[in-house]
Formats: sequence, C-alpha cells, structure tokens
Amino acid sequence: MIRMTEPSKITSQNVPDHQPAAGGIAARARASVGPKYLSGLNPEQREAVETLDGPVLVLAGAGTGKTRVLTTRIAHILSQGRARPAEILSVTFTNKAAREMKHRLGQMLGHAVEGMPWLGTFHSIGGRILRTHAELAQLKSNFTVLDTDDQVRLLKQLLQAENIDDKRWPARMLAGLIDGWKNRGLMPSQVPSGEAAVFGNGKGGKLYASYQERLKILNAADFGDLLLEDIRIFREHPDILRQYQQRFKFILVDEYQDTNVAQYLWLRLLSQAPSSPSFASPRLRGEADAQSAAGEGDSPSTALVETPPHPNPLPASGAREQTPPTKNICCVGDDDQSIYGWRGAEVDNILRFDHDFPGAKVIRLERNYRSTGHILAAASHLIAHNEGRLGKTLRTEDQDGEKVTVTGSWDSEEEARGIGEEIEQIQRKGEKLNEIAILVRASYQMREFEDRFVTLGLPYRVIGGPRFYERAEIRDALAYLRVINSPADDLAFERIVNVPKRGLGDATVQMLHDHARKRRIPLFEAARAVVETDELKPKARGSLREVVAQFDRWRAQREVTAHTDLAQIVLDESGYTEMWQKDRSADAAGRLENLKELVRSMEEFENLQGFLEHISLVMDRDSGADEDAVSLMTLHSAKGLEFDNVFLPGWEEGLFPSQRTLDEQGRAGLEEERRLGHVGLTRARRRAMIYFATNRRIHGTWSTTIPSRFLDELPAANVEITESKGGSAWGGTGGYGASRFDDMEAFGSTYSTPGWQRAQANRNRGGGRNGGGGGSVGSGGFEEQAATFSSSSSSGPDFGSFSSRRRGPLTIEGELVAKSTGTTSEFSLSDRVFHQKFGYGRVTKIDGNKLTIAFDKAGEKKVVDSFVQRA
DNA sequence: GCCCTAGCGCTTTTT
DNA sequence: GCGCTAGGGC
Repeated sequence: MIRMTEPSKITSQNVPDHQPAAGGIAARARASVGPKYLSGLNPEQREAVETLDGPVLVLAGAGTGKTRVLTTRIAHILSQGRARPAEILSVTFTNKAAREMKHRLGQMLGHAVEGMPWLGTFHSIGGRILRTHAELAQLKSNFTVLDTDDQVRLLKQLLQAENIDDKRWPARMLAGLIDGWKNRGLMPSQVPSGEAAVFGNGKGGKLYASYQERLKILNAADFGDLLLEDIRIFREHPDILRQYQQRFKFILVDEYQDTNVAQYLWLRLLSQAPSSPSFASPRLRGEADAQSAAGEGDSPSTALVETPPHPNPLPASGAREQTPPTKNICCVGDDDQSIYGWRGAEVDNILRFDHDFPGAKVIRLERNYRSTGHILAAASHLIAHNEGRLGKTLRTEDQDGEKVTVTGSWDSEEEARGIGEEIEQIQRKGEKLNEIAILVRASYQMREFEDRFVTLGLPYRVIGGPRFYERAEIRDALAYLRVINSPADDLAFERIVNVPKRGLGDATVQMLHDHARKRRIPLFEAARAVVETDELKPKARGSLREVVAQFDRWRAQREVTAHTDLAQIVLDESGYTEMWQKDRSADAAGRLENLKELVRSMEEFENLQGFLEHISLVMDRDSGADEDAVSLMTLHSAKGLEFDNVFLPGWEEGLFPSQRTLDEQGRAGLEEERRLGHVGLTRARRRAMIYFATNRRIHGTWSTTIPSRFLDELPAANVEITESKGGSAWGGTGGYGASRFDDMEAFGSTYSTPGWQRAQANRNRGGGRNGGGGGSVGSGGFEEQAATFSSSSSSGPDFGSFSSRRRGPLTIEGELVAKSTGTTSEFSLSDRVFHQKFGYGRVTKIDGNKLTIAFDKAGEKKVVDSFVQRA
C-alpha cells in the first residue's frame, strides 16, 4: 500500500526540492516508464514536456496533442523526481478534462492516480482551498455551493426587500452582472461605481454587497466565490499563500485561453516563488506599473488609468501587477479556440503570457494529428480572418482526403432530412455512429434533428443540456439533504418546505421570513419557534410542526445510519418519492429513476457532508457512451472532442455567427464566432459537412436567412458545394446564396481574401508578438474604454493589429461598436424596395439592419437590408 | 392554499 | 413555440 501525502492538509514544512517521493508514483513512474514515454513525441512536444523550469506557454493548435503533452509532462516531473504527486497543481476547466487527464496519467503510470490530489477543475480546487480556510471568509467549512438557480432566487428576495421591480430589473440580469464582476476579480467595494450604478437605479453595487452578506449568513458560496475568496485570503494572509506556494512545485493549466481575470489572479498568486514574501501581496494596479505601461503603450488612451477610491483594490480587467519571480508554471492553450469570452474568459491572458510571466518560453505545437489536409486547410483559412491571434499554422502529413462540403437546403427540416440520409449512408458503409457528430450553434437547433432521428429510428445522444443535478427532482432531493446538513440553508428549506404539498403556501413562508428576519435566525429555527405560537392556522401549524419534527428525526438518524440509507429514508418519509409515484406525467418515471441514480451515486462518497461538497462541482450527467449512437451537441461542448464525420448545420447569418453576439460584442464577438467555426471544423478527422438553410423557424415564425459570411471565408480549393436534395436552396439562378458564394471563386485558394491579407500583414508586422509590448493597463474605467475605442476605431489599418489590442475593447468595446457602427438601416418605413427572390414590397418594420417587408406577392418576410434595393 | 389559464417575453454558449 | 408568471376562480 502506497501512502501518499495527506492531500487536504497543508503543512508549512518544506519538502526539499529534489527529494524523490520514496515509493510513490514517482518511483514507479521512473521504474516502469523510463524514457519510453518521451519516444513517441515530436520535437516540439518533447520540448514542451522537458522544459520544466520557469514559465512555459504551449500554444497547442487543435489536434496537436495537447493533453498528451500535459500528461506526459506530469509523468516526466514525477519520474525525474522533481516533485511528488501532491506537489503538482494541475487545473482544467471541466470535470471531463480532469477525468481524461487522470485516466491518461493512470495509463501512462500503470495505475490509478489517486495520488494526484491537486488535479482538478479551477472550481473544485478553489473550493477545496476555501473549505480549508472557510473561517477567513466568514464561512463554515461545510458551506454550500449555490448554483445559478439558488443565486437567482436569493437575488429575487433581495430585490423584493429593496422594492425593486424585478420585471424591469430581472434577478437573472443582476446575477449575470455579479458573476461578471467576480470573474474580473472584483469584490463589492471594487466595482467601478459607474458599472455598479447601471442596475436598479444605481443600487447594483449595494445589492452585490448585501448579496455577499446574505451568502455568509446562509453559509453559502457561489461559483465565483470559490476563486474570489481564495484570492482575498491569499492577499490578506501571506503566510497561507506562502504555504501553497511552497507546496506547489509545478503548476499546469489546461485551456489557458479560457481563463478569466479571477482565475488568472489566482494562478498568478500561486505561481509566485514562495521565497519572496514581498510579492505575496502583490502591488495592485500599481502607480509605477501604470506609468510604465502608459509609456510603453502605443496610444495615449492607455494613460487613462482609473484610480478607484477603494483601499487595496484588485486589478480590474487589464491591470497587471508588477512582475515577481515566477516558478514552474506551464500553461497550455490555443487562442484560436477561445470560445468563452461571453462568460468572462480573457483571451488576453494567453495573448499576454510572456508579458505576465517574464522569461517565458513559448512553444508552438503546429503539427496536427487529427484531420485531413482539406479539413485543416479550410479551418486554417477561416481562422486566418481573425486579427487578434498569436498566429499558428497547422499542418498535417495526412492526405488531403475529401473536401469539406457545403450544402444548402430550403429549410431547416430539409436540412435535418438531408443529414439524416447522409448519416444512414455512412452507416451503410459500415462506419460507427459513434464516429458521427452534429455540432450546432444553439441548442434549439437540436430539436429538429431529434425529431428526425426518432422518426428514422436512428440512435442518438445529446451531449450537454441540463446537468444531472440541475433537474428539479435532484435539486429537491438535495435540498432535503442540505437542510439536514446545514440548518441555516434557508434557500434549501424554502425550496422543499411545501414540496410535496403540505398546505404551507406563500403566506406561511412569508411569515416565517418575517420571524426569521426579526430574530436573525434561520428559517428552520423560525419554523420551530412559530409552531409553538398560535400565529398560524391549526392546519398549517400542524404540517409545519411535522416538518420540523421530521428533520429533527433525520438529523438524529444521521449519526447511526449510512448516508445512502438516510437519503432513501428521507425521500420516502417526506413523501417526495410518493409524490412522483402518483404523478401521471410522462417524465415521472424518469424522475424516479434519477432519484435512484442520485442515491446510488452517493455511495462514492464517504458521508453526507462529503457528498454535498462535491455534488455541485463534480457531478455531471451520465454519458451512456457505450452504445453506438450519433452525438448531438453544441459547438461549445464539442471542444476537446473529435469524430470521423462532423456535420455542421445552420451556417446562416444571425444564427452562426449569432446576431446576438454580434450586437453585444461587436468585432470581438464576430471573431469569437469564427473561432467557434474553427473549433467545429477541426473536430473532424475525415469528413466535415457544412449545411445552411434558406428558411428557418425562429421564435416560432419562419424567416428567411442568408448564408453565413463564414462560408465566404472558406477556401474554394478545399470546399465542394454539393447539391441539396431539395435542390432549391441556391435558388437556381436568382438566389442570393449563389451569388454570395460565387464571389468566393474570386478569392479562391490563392488565399487572397482581405481578411487573409490583413492577417498576413499583421503577422509580418510583429510576428504576432513583441510589437509594442502590449503594455496596456486598461483598467476598465468607462472613460478609458471610450477613449480606447475611439482611438482604435479611427485608426483603420491599425485596428486589431495585435500589438494595439488591449483588454478594454475586448470586453466593453462590443457595446460601443454596436452603438456607433450599429447597423442602422439606410431604409425607412414604407420605402418601396425590390428583392431578388421576393420581388417588390414595402418596408413595414425596421430593426437595425433587419427589415420586415410586406412583399406584393410573397407576403411578409424578414430580410437583411443588404439584400434589397430601393425600387 | 391550490390549480388552471391566459398572456407575456424571451430565446447562445456553462464551470 | 415555449416556459414562466400573474391573476382569477375554486
């Protein structure tokens, strides 16, 4: 039996750097793997694995062996005896990725990797650290992690207390704002006042503050807190930070392009060399830094650094601390696969790596082992239209293979039919359905495919969608367990106090709330007190008394009953199981099944507490990947996966690129959409098939769409336009699809599109790096944003050249762009217009560049203005 | 307190 | 087209 270092305890005892872990994984690794694990690597991969000292950025394009490099690097560290398993911090974004790494490491080392206690997602590791020091965040170590739903419900209560109309100011919106602030590392006092004021007539900041207070009272933390509170603890308690710094001899980060500011700060604090206590609480938005950065910068706007009136502010997006010595941190990522900007990811983190981590070694992995030549060329050519890139050129030694196909259909139904037929053909050729994926932009696209597949009897599985623990029945069951575990969990109590129905309605809950607030006690205790009075009607009083008694009983049982048994008892005695058994709706059986699954899954945990700690962080839905089935998922959830055959439906303006992203994020949004396209294409090993439809149902009504601009950006030499089965989409002669796409011929494979040329020019100018040093300190003040925006927007050729990019525009530019370049139509109401396909008509409604036109013959249609002309 | 219905608003991606 | 909510009826 091998004893690993106690994972959850941080000792300040210093372990000598090179002390090999006697008898641990390391020793095994050395003995069993030897240098063999290096032999299959190409020179770049090998360099990425072997460069152990100092910061390393591995730019790993799609399919270049990223995970392999990460896992081999860990194996190498261990086998070299440079660290023990518990001294390696290895973070990923998803549980899936963490599992995958554990799995591959296990294979490499020849056994399971239980000795890697610090391999996990940002959130699970952040949560773990927070639990260790919970009292420093005014929490108990058994705090609850709230998900979005709890968050919103809590905020709703706060809005009500503040008398804010939650129609006009939806709780969901506030949740989004708070999330955004947390993503940027901002505590309530640090939110720029201008931003805090945008919600609820200036009450946004106050609400954020009282939300945080409420969380402490409820002994709860949200996702953002798991990192943000760590950061605060690290800053306020340098001794604690130092313990972690000493412990983690090596840090590895997966998907670095997806990190947000908070994650960046967290990593940065942990990655500093422990021997320099003066940096333990790094200077923030330091004046010196600001000055020098302004000097370095290439635009006067950079000098506008907001100086907030708060003590000890955290840097907002863009502020960089002065650069302390860093230790062995290795970040792996691909700027071309950054698709989470909308939830706070900062591509800049990866773009600026060598500025943040001086002396960083940047290693590019450009050899693709996944896709054929045509697919890779199409993907590369598409992504070359983006301007803010580090620039990589993927290459393959594979054959060209089949060209990427582009197929037009009349409408989305025909699209689904066409893809269904195509899949059946592939199946007839003897290929596995597991090797087929349909990647959509928006989940509502899935429905049509599901309908079709059900009709065809084609097995499919949806990947993504609501997580297991987000289902109502699971959340209800968990709420019961939460109340048992943590009587202060008002949100959980409120959720189930009347589920199943016990005659405890709004009125009762409201009175409990009043009671609780007056005495500053949890709802549960308020309930206990209230049943002793005659404030409630006898009926309600009776049920409430019963509820309180039940919980008291369950809590007592907890001491003597296995947690799985307890859960079963709770579900039965509370009447919850019965509630679903009596339910006649179609999904009741499934829900009961899910409840069983939940109880079963508890076995993996030692006790109730441990189960609840992890449930919200690591529990994901059952994949059921065993049977042969077509995979249906969004482009986002496809990242990291690969399939022989990939279908990419819905390449239409408005859907992909998404109109909303364009409106909200402007140019940055468009580039992110394009990266999404790149991700989609590079999922394919052998065949990539793009589809677009001329008519699609959006919000219930049919509207006409135009092919995605991304189709124009594909290289003709690697693309084949196939006939739709219905044959109507290209519109025969007059269809705009045809004319738009035909233009592409002019660009052809000579790579001479404007975007391509721009990209080339950018690359040549500064190699994508170095130029200007990017000394930005953009801190997020509105004035600065405006200044940055106006300077960049006016400098046509320079805009977006890599060196002139800075944080500000990436986040807030969107809105400004949307407003200023905002597609205001040149048409006015009741203008007489002509459309190639629909003939003459009159404008009845204008929405940006989208016109609603009453056509004389074709009826009312929504059309983008560039496709009509004045009649 | 509960249930039903009509009407409204919203529709991307998720650790 | 859908899901949620508010409001009215029981």
